[in-house]
Amino acid sequence: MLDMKYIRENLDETERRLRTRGGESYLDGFRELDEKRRTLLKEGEALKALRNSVSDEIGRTKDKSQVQDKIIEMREVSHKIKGMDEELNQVDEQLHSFLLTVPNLPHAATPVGTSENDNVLVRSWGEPSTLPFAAKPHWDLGEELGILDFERGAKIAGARFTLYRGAGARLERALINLMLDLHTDKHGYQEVLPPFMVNRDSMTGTGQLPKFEEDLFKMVDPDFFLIPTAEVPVTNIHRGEILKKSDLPISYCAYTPCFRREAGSYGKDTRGLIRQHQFNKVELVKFVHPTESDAALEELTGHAEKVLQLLEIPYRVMALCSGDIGFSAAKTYDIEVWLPGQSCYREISSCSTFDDFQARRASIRFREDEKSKPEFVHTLNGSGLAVGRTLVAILENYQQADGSVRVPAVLQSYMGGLELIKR
RNA sequence: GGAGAGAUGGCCGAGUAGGUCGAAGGCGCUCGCCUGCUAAGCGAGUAUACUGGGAAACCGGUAUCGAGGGUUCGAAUCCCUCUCUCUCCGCCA
Repeated sequence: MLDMKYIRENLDETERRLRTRGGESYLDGFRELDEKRRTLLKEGEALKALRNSVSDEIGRTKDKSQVQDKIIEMREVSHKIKGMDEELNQVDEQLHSFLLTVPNLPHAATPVGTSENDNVLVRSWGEPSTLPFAAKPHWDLGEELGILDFERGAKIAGARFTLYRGAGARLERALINLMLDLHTDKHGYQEVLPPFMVNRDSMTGTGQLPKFEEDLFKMVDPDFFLIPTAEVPVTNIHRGEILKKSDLPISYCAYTPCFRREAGSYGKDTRGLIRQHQFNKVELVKFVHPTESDAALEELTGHAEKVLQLLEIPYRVMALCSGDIGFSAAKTYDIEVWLPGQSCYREISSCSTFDDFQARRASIRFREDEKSKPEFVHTLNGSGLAVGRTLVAILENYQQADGSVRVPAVLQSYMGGLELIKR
C-alpha cells in the first residue's frame, strides 16, 4: 500500500511513476475521496468534541434536572454523529479498498519498459551447454527413468500435478536439504516452517489480496487460503509488530509447498514440471532497515545464485522492467536457468524488494531509537530456489546420451552416494 | 464435537451497582541527580493511528481497554454477535 499522505502531496508524480507499469490510470478519484473523507472527519470530530465536553459537564452535575435540556440537545447531537460516522465509514472503506488495489511504485533503478522484452540482462554465469547429442526435455527423461509419473499425478489429482518416484522423490528432498543447509549455515538465515494455509489478513498483508484471489486455492470453511509462496506466511510473521532496530536485519528461510491456480495460463507449459498447481520452494525473506534494502536485494539475489553455482548449472540474472514487475514489487531480479532440453532460459527464482509497500499493508515497523516514532521496515524476498524447476534444470543439464542423469557432486551425499540416475 | 475460564498500555496487573479512566500500581526502558565502580536510592519521562495548526520544536481535536454492533447525554465497565487463547472431556495423525 502506498502512503496516503504521500499520494495527496505528490499526486501527479505518483501517477506518472505508476504509469510506467503500463496501466492507464491508477489514481482516478483519489483526490475526491480523500477530500470527502477529511471533511467528514473534521465535522464529525468537532461534534464529538462538543458531546464529550457536555457529557463531562452532565456527569459533574449532581442535580440532573438542571441539565435536562442539555441531555436532550446531546441526544440530537449523538444522532447526527451516528449518521456522519456511517457516511465516513463508507468513504473510509472505499478509500481503503481503493488503496489496496494500487500497485507499488517502481524503484528508481527499475528499468522502464512495457514487457518482458524490455528486461535487462545484468549478468550471466556458466556456459549454456550444447550437448553433443539431441538433448531431451525433462518430461521425457523423467518418464523414461521412472522418476516422474505425470499420468498418475493427473489421475490422483488432475492436470498440473505430478507423482515423484524413487530417485526423483529423493532428488527433490535432497535439493530442499541442500538449499536449507546452505542458507542457514552459510548465509545466516533462520529456518522456519510456517503454516501452509493462511487467513485473509495475511494474504492482504503481502498483496495477494484483494486483487488476485482467482490465482489462489481457497478453503470454503473456514476462510483459509493455501499459500502460493512462503513469502506470505513468513512475511506475516511480524505483521502488526514494532521491531527493535537492533533486531534488523531479520533473515528467514523456509521450505514450503506452494499452491497456485494458474488461472489464465491454460495451454502454457502444459508438459512437465514447469507450471504445477503444487510445487516445492525454498524461500528467502528479509526485514531490513529502509536504508539497507537496496544492498539487501543484491545480497539476497546472490544467495539464490549460489545454489546454482554449487550445482554448476548455467544461469543469467535479469532486471525486470517496470511493465513486468509484480504488483507489490519495487524492483525485481529474475534468475533464469539454462534448460538445454528446451534450448531456453527459464525463471527459477524471483528476488524482489518491496520497499515499505508490504510493511505498510501489514504494519511491520521499527524504531530508529527508543523515543522516535515507529517507521516501516523494508521487506524483501526471493526464491532460493524453486525446487521443482531446479530438478528440471538438473535433469536437462546433467543428462547423458543414454538417457541417464548424473547427480551433481554437491548432491551426492544427500542422495546416499548415488552418482547416476539410470533406468 | 461437548463443558468451562479468559482477552486491558513493551510486559505483569488493578479497575465490572456506567461519568473526574488513555486508564492505578509494579516491572522494564530513557534522561537527569547521587554514589570510588557495581548495586541500591531520588526526580522526571515513557502507547498508537488519523486529523487541524506550525518551517520546526510543539500545541489542539478524535479514536483505540480482542473485533464488530447495540443501549445511554456519557461504556474498559451493561446487552448481542464473532475471533482468538487456556483448562477439562470425547475423537484422532
